[in-house]
Amino acid sequence: MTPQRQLVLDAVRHLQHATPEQTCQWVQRTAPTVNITTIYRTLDLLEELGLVRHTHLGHGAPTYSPDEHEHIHLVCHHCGAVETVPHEVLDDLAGTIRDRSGFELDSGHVGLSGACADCTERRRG
Amino acid sequence: MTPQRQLVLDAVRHLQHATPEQTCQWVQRTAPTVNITTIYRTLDLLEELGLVRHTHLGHGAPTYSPDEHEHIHLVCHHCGAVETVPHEVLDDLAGTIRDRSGFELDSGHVGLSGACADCTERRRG
DNA sequence: TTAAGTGCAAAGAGTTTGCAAATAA
DNA sequence: TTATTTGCAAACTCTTTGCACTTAA
Repeated sequence: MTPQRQLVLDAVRHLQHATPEQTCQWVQRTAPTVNITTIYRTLDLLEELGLVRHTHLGHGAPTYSPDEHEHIHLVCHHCGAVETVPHEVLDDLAGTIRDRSGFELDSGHVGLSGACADCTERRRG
Repeated sequence: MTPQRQLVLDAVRHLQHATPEQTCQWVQRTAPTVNITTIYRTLDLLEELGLVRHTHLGHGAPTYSPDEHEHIHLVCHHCGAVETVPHEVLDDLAGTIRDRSGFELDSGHVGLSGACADCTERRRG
């Protein structure tokens, strides 16, 4: 575990849902010469080690979180707001899908897309 | 509706799940000078008109389908295989989420991630 | 004293933008 | 004509790769 790697892990734990770019900025406050390439490589490594996980929240860069931090993300495709719900709400669905085809859902890996309450309201007028 | 736009719509209807790049290649068989920029602009337009929709199936480019063609995509993050299940399997979940927070799920917009039966099997040994 | 890790530059995929030329209303 | 649409080049975001240099076992 090099200093750079420790800093990346600290950043992910501190920031929650940080993109590689955001992680880099945080790390560079302490160690300004750390390169974005190292961030990418280290995030991959930490993921293989099971210390962090990544989630695709929408069209942009993925976000990295500590491994413990697992829940479902609801991403509004009008305003971009992100809400979270406990991952247990997907247990029934995961069971249904497993029974149908043997597919094992990784429920936290992608954010679910839709319209948040505010935007739904606004569109109704 | 210009010839280019008609060709893009034909391509989406013919290909199903085509990326902008694939759509472009198909269109260029008939009209070789059509530019990828026009494909992107036309796909956006056709989506606003409600004739096509797009789905994020994974890390790469989104795929476009005719509007009628709606189902849930299950994307294996080991081998990349894509299965489909009827979108009704998400009705209960959509209801739960709506009741909890007023969020309206757009169930087909993102592919769900996980491990397909074959890869799950293989990993068990 | 060799293997592993790092920084830098460059390249790659996917996408958007500015602008002038072409086309349609 | 006047507005719209197109093609092209360039830029932009996000990510990966090659390679020389540095650090750690």
